[in-house]
Amino acid sequence: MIQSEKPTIMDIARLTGLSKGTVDRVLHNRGEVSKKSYDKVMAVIKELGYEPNALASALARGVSPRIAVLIPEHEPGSFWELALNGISKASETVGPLGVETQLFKYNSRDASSFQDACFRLLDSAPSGVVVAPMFGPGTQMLTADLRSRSIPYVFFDTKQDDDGYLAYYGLPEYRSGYLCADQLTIDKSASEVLLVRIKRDPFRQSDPTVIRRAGFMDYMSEHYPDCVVRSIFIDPRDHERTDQELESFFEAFPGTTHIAMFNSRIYLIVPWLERHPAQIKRVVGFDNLTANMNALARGTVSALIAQHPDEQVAMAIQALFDYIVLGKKPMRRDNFMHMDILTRYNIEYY
Amino acid sequence: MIQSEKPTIMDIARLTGLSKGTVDRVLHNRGEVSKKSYDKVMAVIKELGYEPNALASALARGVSPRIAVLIPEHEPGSFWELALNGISKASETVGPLGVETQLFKYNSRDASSFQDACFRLLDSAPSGVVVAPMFGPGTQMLTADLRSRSIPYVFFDTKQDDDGYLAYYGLPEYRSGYLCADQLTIDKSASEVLLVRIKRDPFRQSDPTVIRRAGFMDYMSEHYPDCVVRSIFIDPRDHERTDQELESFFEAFPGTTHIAMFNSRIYLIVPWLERHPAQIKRVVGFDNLTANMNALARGTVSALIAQHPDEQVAMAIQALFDYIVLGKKPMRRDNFMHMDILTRYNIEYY
DNA sequence: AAAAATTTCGTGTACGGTAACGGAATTGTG
DNA sequence: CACAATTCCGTTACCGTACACGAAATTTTT
Repeated sequence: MIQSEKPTIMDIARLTGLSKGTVDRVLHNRGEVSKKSYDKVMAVIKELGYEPNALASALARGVSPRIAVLIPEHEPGSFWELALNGISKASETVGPLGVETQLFKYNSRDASSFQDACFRLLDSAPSGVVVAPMFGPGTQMLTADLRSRSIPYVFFDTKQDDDGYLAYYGLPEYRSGYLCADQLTIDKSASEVLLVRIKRDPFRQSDPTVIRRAGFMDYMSEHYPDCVVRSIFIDPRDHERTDQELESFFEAFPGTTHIAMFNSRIYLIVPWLERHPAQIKRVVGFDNLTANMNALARGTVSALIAQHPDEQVAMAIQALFDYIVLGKKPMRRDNFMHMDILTRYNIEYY
Repeated sequence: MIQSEKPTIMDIARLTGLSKGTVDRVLHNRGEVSKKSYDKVMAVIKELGYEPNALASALARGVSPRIAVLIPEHEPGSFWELALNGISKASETVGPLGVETQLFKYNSRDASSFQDACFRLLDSAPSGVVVAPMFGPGTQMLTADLRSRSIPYVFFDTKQDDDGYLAYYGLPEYRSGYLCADQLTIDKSASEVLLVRIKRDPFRQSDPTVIRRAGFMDYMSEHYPDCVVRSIFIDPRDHERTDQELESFFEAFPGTTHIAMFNSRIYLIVPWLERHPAQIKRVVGFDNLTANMNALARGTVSALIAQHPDEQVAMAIQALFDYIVLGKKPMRRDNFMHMDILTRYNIEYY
């Protein structure tokens, strides 16, 4: 815990009879060193347990490495804004260590805007990239390019299967669906459940809710095989339509008592719910958006499964920092992060 | 987000026509500067929005500040071990920035050992102190001394009321008791509830569970005024006695269906519970100790309220770092941190 | 074996700030 | 007015590392 008299680069130089310049070349293996000297330096480094002084290093480096973050434009109060908080927090941490962060935004409903952002990002030649892969093919192009230039990249939120990413930080999607079902606290097997789903956005090409739904359905068939689960589909931008859908659904199935939603938009059905109290027992959704939290506080929503996009993205940035600056690979490649259950009684301090 | 061309001390020197030595004296108001020069420098500093480079500063200062942490000795797997993790994590963060952390341990059942640790701590003349005040009077002596030497200190876990602490990081105790009651998910007002409490340790002089219990009782009387709540007291080191207590309690009150405990020791009653299944519906405790988590995974414990002592202590260290190195006071003095609900379905990734 | 090419290495300076030291400017005293 | 005492300020040497540049050592070529 206590760092006593740390050895410096000069100590190593003295002990090896070489100069600090040479030691520095070894440390950054940037060549121009004979094998003999190299080995000697490495030996002494290991013996002394030398660790470079990050302060001095960052100071001397001067021109700071830059971590680029690719993130959709978003309305205030959306899921991505939570991530944005994490980015600011992380860059406050790594900023004083001489690392910049730069945002590249794109329109999440426009594949060409994503392309465009990718090009801008690549042109800027960052030292590392954080990306939530929304557009499969587009992301693949991006990552292929990054690999060819050996720029490290980290996924968060959604993972994409390629073998080049440095790390992934996200939710265990299947478990989260399972947990969601558990939080409905269904009491008898005759219950009827409604899943509110988003009309598939034809542009979004990777969708974590699919796996969440799988976890949910498995829980149901394991615990309440006789439960009826039905779905409706809504358009996030057409509130009137949404209300109509709900209205006619509940006319058709008035026995429905539980509602779940696997994305962050549970707030979309809140207005309708608050005009029609009574029969609904439990409503469970995802993510601690402000709108969701408010509904939770009022009791309209019973529980939220909160992933922490801010933590996820912060971890992603941290991982890149460790890799770029300190040369350390993350311990695990796939990092499934914890999720929390929020109720009206524990949201106050979020 | 991007740090563009920050002004340096040399820029100020040039613009004022003075030397960086003088500017430095102004920055640390260490005198030997004429009023005229002082004002000129201050004006330019404000105009440029100059902020000293923390890196270079720490590097040049050389002697690293040291943060002392006062913490009880503990068995592996206890509450305090969680805190210890946070300390290592935090010191990994601030370590490369030239700040040391040093632990001072004491025996939590021995007030004089606490005293002793305090003296050792004071002798070491740290730059800042983190402490969880277990012994009221002892802590007051400590903090009085710290104040007189103007060494900043931060509380975590428990707060003590004096007006000198830099910050506090801990749980909203009252709310946590309230939440605990909610998590019992009592279904009918005729339920009978058992609180398992620790025989008051005569040495420990500040006890967060008192307030938790208050929150719990308030929830109960608000929601289920007819519920019967009874208590038993156990000795954490006498397992046989504990089992006997439980045994005779349940003989006397076989209708009891819910159990809660307000400290981290719910694992103490797990062995008995697992030998007597059946009537107990829900068991709720605090803190994610390994033993508790295991019981949670097996379903013996229904839910745990997890505070995050690691995060709390990490924040505490961070706050001291910000204050000592960067000269920034924490935004809030009292920081009530979030608590999470853990169930068997979301503990996997903790 | 001398010259050229290449590899290997040491030196010097910069990064932004700290603080000791001593010289110049100002003020005070006889 | 000369001299001492203060006050003020510039110079300089660091802190530990990065990197450019050129010199030295080694290898290759002729």
